[in-house]
This record gives sequence, C-alpha cells and structure tokens, in this order.
Amino acid sequence: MQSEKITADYGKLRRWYRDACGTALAMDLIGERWALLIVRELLLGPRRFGEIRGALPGLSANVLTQRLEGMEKAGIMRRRTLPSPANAQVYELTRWGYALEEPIFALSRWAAGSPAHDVTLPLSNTAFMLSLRTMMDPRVDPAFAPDLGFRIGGEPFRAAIVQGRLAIERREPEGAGIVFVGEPLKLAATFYGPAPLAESIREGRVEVTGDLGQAQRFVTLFRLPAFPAD
Amino acid sequence: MQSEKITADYGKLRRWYRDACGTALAMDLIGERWALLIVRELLLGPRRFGEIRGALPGLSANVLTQRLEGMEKAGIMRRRTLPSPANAQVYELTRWGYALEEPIFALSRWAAGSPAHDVTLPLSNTAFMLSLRTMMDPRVDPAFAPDLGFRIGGEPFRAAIVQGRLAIERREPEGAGIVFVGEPLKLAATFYGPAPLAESIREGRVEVTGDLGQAQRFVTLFRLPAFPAD
DNA sequence: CTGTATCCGTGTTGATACTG
DNA sequence: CAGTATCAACACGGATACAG
Repeated sequence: MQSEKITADYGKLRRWYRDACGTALAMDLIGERWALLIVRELLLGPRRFGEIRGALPGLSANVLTQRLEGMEKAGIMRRRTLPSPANAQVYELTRWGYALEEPIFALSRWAAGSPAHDVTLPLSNTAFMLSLRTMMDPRVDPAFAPDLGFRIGGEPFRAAIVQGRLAIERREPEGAGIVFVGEPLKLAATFYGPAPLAESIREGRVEVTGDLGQAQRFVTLFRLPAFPAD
Repeated sequence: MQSEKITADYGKLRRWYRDACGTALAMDLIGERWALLIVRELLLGPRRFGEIRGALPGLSANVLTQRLEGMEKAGIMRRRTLPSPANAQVYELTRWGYALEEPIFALSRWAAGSPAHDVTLPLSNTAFMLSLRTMMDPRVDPAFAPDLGFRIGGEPFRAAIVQGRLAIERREPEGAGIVFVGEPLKLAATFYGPAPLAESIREGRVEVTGDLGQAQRFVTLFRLPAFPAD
C-alpha cells in the first residue's frame, strides 16, 4: 500500500521513541528484532541475502527484506552489485555500520555473563569467529604472533593477532601456521571449555594442523566472563 | 538453580533467538522495547515506578510492569523496599545490571553519529546527566578537578572528574564550586552546541553559579561524535 | 537463486480505564 | 502512587505465490 511506503521513511509505520538520548536513537536504529544479528553477519565483510538467511534460522525472508531496507535508509549498510562476472548483489556495512562492532562486542561480553547463557544452542560460523575477537584476552604477549587459519562449518577464515586484537578475514587458510577445522559449537566447546586442546582433538571436537604447542597457547587466550555475584 | 529457571521459561515468555551468540542473548535479555531505556533510568541509582514512568513518556504502565518483572527474573534488577519510614518500593540494578553501562555508552556514542540524531526531542534529566559521562573527553587534564553541582529539571546531582571519567551522584548540589541549573534540552544545547557558555547564560538556557572560567573550561570537554563519511 | 508481495495466525505493544 | 485489566492496532513468523 502506498500509505505504508510513505510512512516507512520516518513516519508512523514504526514506533519511534522520539527521544534525544543516544540510547533511544540506537534502539530506534538497530533495536528491531533481528537487526543487530544481521549486522553481526556482515561484520566480517559483505554477504548475500541467502547467506544471511542461512546463518539466521527463524528469520523469514520478508522480515530480512524489511531490515535490509530500513538499515540501508538509516545509512548503516548499502546494497552493492559485485563486478562482472559475479554480478551478484551483496549487502555490506558502511563505515558507520562497521562502527557497530564496539557496541556489539560490549553487549556480547555483558550477556556472556548471564546465567541463562546456553552454549549448546546453534551458533553461526561468523558468530563463532567474532566471539574469538570479542573474548580474546587483550593482554596477550606481543611476541606471540601466530599465523592462524580456520575452517568453520566449511567456511574459510584467516586470522592474526594485531596489537592485542584478533584480525579476521574471510579467506582460505592455506599456508597458515596453525589451522583449526570443525563445527562452530564444537569449536566453542574447545575454546571456552575447561579441557585442554589435546582432549578436544582426541574426542573429535576439532582438527588441528600445525604446531600444537602454539595452538594450545592460542586457545588459552579465550575465556568467558563470569556472572558477577550480587 | 537459577539458570534452570531462566532456561525453563525460554519457550514461553516471548520470542527468543535460541542462539549461543552473546549478541543474540543480549537482545533476548534487553532487546525488548523500552528495556534498555528503563535500565538507563536506573543507572544513577534506584528509582520508583512513577519516576521511571515520568521519565519515559510513551511507556505505558503495563509494559513497564512486564519489563521490570522480566528483567528482575533475568537477574538484571531487583525490587527493594526502602527502610522505614520511607517504606517505598524502588527498583535497582544488580551489579550485573550496572555492567550494562558500558554497552549503553557504546551504543549512545555510536548512535550520536547518526544524521537522524535530533537534539530537539525530549530528554530526561537522567539521560542528560548520563550523556555527560558518555561524551566527556577522557583525555582531560588530571589537574582539572572541579567540584560540580547540577539541578536538571529540578532534580539535584553532584559530579566530579575521577580518573578521566565523570562520577555522578543523585545528591543536592549545595556547596559545589560550580552549579549548573536548567532544563535538560537547554543544557544539552549549552554543552553540545557551538556557542560559548556566556551566550547560553545570556540567552537564559542555563544558570551558572561559581567560577565562570572553570565552568567554561568544563563545558568545552563535551562534544558529539561526527557521522563518519563513507 | 534472489528477492518481493501477499495473506494469515499469533504474540506484543500501547491507550484507556480501573482497583487497592 | 503503584500497579492490573481490557482491548484494538500492530509486528512477527510461516507459507505461498510470483518475478528476474
């Protein structure tokens, strides 16, 4: 309907807080259901419609369309057509959209301390890789600079420690010094569980190639925050 | 066990993402409409039901009740009865709830860069005071330690710069070295606008008592982030 | 495959009225 | 003042149909 289209711009289709506070505006912009998870899926680079859908079971196509439209209008992301011969449409964050990484990480670290945190629930490949960047201890020895590869649920990633942070790219892990291969949930159990890496390998949660000592050292950089008693 | 109770409600109370990712859990916990703004109103200390309602026009009583119940069950806040003779019920954040300050500030700083940011919209007293903590330049000269008082929309606050951050309490400003008095929106124009403090005083946006030079210096510590070009 | 446009059942939200 | 009850409007998710 046309009246809906018109009001969709900034009018009454959605419920706005109409509050000058930044928190309220943030919730206006990315507080709708699924919005922040869609951003999360784009945080490691452009993705196609179907890739986003595949990573977010429960998100229906029409809602995804609405969110992509809304966030594009808000200046958070843009649609781009890949150059020939790919010719595919992809969605990518704007620079301002990428700046959502900090709020998302702050929220993740906070929520990971909840007693309701259930690590047996599904986890997307991107979500696992991002969790590494979120949860890595930044006080890592600067001399420890492993060359890392991952193949998570079949998707390739390449990573390195740069100034205490984990830099991640969606690229083939060929030639990396250490390569981790597995499914997101098993990998999460490996990185965030109490067992040593060797046990995870033995029980088939993860395959690791390369220097196992270095790999074990890398794994111990990750820990979930505890729920603060009160 | 508490975690069992929380996860037991998982399917019934509302729509959950059922995702192991921290971002998804965060949105499950505080992504419902109004939730984060209610937390914001509690960030400077316990408040009563009516105070929260008064600060959030548009929030209806039944939704406020639901949010308070939900966030209490989630371990984010608690109900407390003030000791006699006050005997009033107040809502206050748990320690974990107070830890939402960091995500809220990250979201605020991000959203303040939006071209849609409209500083003429309503602003609660608490929201203005928190915006000062959010937006203050942390690289302030450690030797600059003003003793600050505020009376925002009639509400008293006391503040000081402690290790580059603004510490704020809900207390009478009597005896403070510098006292700012005014309405939230006018104060925001004073702190975040381009005009010098003297002009804001002249045009009645704010009343200031105490050392005007120090007050001017304090005001220049605040600036809104710009929208990153892309 | 990549979306867009429907309808439909259901849960969430918001305004008003109401009770202790 | 501190909520509860009721009800209408809307958002969401699922299904389906359809277009490029």
